[in-house]
Amino acid sequence: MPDFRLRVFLTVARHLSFTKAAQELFISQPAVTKHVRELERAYGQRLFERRGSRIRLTEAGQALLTHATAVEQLDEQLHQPLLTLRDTESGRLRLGASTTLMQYVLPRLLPRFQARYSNVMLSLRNRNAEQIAEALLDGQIDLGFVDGRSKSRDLHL
Amino acid sequence: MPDFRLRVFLTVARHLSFTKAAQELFISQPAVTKHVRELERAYGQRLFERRGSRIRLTEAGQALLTHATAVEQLDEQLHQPLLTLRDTESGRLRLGASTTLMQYVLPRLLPRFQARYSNVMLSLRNRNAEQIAEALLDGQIDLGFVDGRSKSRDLHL
DNA sequence: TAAAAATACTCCATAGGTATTTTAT
DNA sequence: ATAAAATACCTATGGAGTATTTTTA
Repeated sequence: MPDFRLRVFLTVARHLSFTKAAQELFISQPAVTKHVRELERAYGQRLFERRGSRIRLTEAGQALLTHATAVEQLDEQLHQPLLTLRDTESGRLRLGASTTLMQYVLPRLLPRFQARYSNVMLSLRNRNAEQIAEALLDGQIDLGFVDGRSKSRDLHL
Repeated sequence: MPDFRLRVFLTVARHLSFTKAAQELFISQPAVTKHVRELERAYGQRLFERRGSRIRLTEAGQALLTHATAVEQLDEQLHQPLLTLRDTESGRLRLGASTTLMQYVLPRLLPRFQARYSNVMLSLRNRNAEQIAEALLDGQIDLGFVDGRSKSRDLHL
């Protein structure tokens, strides 16, 4: 069951109108009808009493309204933290660098990086180029800086 | 978003295995993969770390797990009363009757009705025929008893 | 007669399946 | 070498649209 179907139901229940709901949701009126019908089929009972132009919630419809509202709120509470998690620039970044780069290049880069991404936790290890390559392949570090091209056959440009 | 997708996620999270989840849900393993991938696409982040045969929940995955469980429970709480409503002969039935019928007919019917449908809550109002017709049209009562034919043009046989 | 919901149809997106390849232990 | 996940490809269902008909106030 698409959770969008519950949103359709909620919208209809609020407006007590299939047409208004369709407009608010930017879908066609027949699409709304079908969503509601599918819900009614699934639950084996009518959700709205159609009395010509006026429609009313049935008892089952009111029960669904109550709970659908709760689900909707919970869904928002669900999406919020996940989107936040995605959009915040935080986490951990493990670096490796050969001595030369460690001494002459990184000191100029890292402070600026930290200033920009203050929620990223940095760790840095200093090894020779070969060890950096291995650590990278092992997943012990996330990013490695070496001078010259790596001799490891498992690392490519 | 189909709510089944959350169930797929939950099942995978519990078994930490796409294959086991597929078996439990009676769908194919590629179908599981696609559901999870679609969730990951929607949230813009990985939910599982695939490390060959072993998989682990990512931070986002754990967040989703918490809330998906809550949604699942709420969903059950939602379906339960609706299905009960469908399958039990219970509810409320609001009657209206003119005085004659109220006095001479209903007393013979209602006890038998109550005996048969003991979970239906009955209410009865006694008005003249015209007021009964109005209350019916207003939705204030569910069923009206009058003698003679109603004069209201909005009520037909 | 006017306004709203239901129906009929068409089209396309996607959920699901099977077969196969890739990956990591 | 084995077991699990990913990929490729195909099919069929159903979600959405437009056009039209039915209904009732």
